[in-house]
Amino acid sequence: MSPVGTRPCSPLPLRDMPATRTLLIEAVRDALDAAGVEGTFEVVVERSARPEFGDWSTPAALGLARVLRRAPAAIAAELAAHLEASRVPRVRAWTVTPPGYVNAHLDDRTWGAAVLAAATDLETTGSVDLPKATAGKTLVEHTATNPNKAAHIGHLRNACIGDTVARVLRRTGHAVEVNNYIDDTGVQVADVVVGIRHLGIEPMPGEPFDQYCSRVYIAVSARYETDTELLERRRDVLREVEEGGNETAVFVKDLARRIVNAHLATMRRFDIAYDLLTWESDIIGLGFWRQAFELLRESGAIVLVENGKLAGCWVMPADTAEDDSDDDTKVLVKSDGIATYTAKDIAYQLWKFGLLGRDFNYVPWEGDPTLMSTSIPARPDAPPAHFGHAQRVINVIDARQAYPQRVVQRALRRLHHEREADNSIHLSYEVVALTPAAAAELGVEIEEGRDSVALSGRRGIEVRADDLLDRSIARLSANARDAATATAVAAGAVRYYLLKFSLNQIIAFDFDEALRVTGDTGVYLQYAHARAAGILRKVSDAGEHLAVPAALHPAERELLHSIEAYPRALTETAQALSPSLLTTYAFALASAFSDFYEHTPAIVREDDQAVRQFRRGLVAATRATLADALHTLGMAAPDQV
RNA sequence: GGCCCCGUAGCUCAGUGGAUAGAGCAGAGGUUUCCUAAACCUUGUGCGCAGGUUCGAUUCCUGCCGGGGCUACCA
Repeated sequence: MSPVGTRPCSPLPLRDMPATRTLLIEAVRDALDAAGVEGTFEVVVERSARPEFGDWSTPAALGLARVLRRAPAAIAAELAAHLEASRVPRVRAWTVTPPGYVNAHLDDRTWGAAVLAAATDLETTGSVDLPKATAGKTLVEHTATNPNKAAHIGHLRNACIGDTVARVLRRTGHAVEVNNYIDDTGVQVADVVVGIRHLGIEPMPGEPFDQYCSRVYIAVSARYETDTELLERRRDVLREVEEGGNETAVFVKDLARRIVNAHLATMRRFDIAYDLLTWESDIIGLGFWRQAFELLRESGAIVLVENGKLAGCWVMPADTAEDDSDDDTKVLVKSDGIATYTAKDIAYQLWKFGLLGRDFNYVPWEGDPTLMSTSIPARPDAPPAHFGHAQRVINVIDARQAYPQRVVQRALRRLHHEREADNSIHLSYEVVALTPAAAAELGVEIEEGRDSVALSGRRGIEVRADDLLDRSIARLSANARDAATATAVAAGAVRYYLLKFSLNQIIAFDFDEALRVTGDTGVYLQYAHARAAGILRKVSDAGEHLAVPAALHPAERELLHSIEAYPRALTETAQALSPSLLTTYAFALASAFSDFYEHTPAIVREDDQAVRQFRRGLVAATRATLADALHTLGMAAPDQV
């Protein structure tokens, strides 16, 4: 470390402190204007490919060469000269490298000070410099696990994605409402009812209710193969549930209620929560579907099929002139008069946008003051509700349901709700599958020629969410300072594992990978945070102005770059609705911090007060930024592990 | 058949219209009188194939090959 200037840097108000990249884009655009470049031209400014080129580079001259009919290097030189003359803040020098890149070299004192000031602002006020969020509420539906079995890691992937998307949107200034849809009138719940009533399977002593139902579900599914009489019983159950007001309906509702509580408990372990539970039976019971049906029928969006294999069904035909097949005809009301899942989903989607002209009644959920539930009976003492009426709806549902989701969107269009159809987002993600190793560990046969096996609650091919977390806790307990820390870190580790994959990538689940505690894992991020917090405990804040030394260690510069990139990472994650962008960012930040930690001298031993203060400030900025990223990912940011 | 997704290093995966495509794991070797070694360092001949668009393609387009999913009066 070289000695440090003590020139104080005056803190800038946040709104006058754009990201360096934004500043450079504007500067380059000005330079292009000055050079007489006409027309709209997207200015690209990105981190330089190699440190010796500079900090930021633009290939603008490359694209302009053809338009201007001049050599790229000559254009670049002209741009660089103009930029040099215009004295762009935070930039020390501009250079040109072949074949025509213009590179900005930052002035560490002004640039570094700006980055630290922004991060300090994040720490003290929690504010981040972000573009203004779109107006109106975003409704996120996620989890929606069928209430007939214990949640497995496929359901958990859904919940982690949905919860993180909701967090990211809130963090970027959006109003968000989270719904968890309970499909309590569907086939899967009926399966368990049939099993309990007709198979005589009893709970084992101490067996959790959701696991008991899983067992019944597997058993009854297997029995259907040989016992068609049971399928009749299932039809009976479904009919009685649809009609309501009978013993079966009460039985089902109670079963679903108990499973939902098990799911909520599981998800709570991962810090996943909801604003509202929406019950499919309430959509039926309160006439939502009847209302939606009338709207669809009157508009001609659905028709009654007179003959053929779909005779007696109400269907939504394919888009006109799309093709001549009936592949795209979706049955909404079966010939027995029962609405399909998709039909109820259409009614629900209309409600989400406030287009149905009806509302649920609401009650607090089983004594949880933070969670509400839809209800058929109104409660006079219920607090005023403000659910639905969203501007944008995000349904977190796996990729296999793309088709019914398209039907829901199409229904909105057929009802001339074009804007709402455009704002209906199926946030599709791929499923979780088991690697051969994981399958072997579970004693599951893997099909010849396959390199993975799909999860299936029905066949008992699954890793329960609770079990995975328990195993992760067990793995971490040996090195954690206490049980609470192990639990918090384990939940974060599992979340990170399920979030770090791109949404359209099938997760090839592997126990070793999911439970690993080194490398690109949630544990690594949390450990980095604890390290930063540890340094801050040992190096007190002298309360002096932060001044950036004239010469920084490369690891310090990289760390500053990583810290500065946070608002953009958040914004892009929110824009793309893709949590893996944020995990990738967080890992890069933690890596940059580890590099700094390992390759610069210990701060506790630093005698130069100014250097000491700066480096402490750098650690404080890192900690605040990493903590914010971790919390946005739904992970704990422990000060000690 | 139609529609959607995937194919990048031994394995699991990032990545992007720009300069020499990255990380983790696995394997080998190394680092601890120093703020937590759950860390760090060294070690890598890889974008399925073929065309096209472009100053520039792993990225965009088309075709093909391989894998998966959807195309139910299930969800």
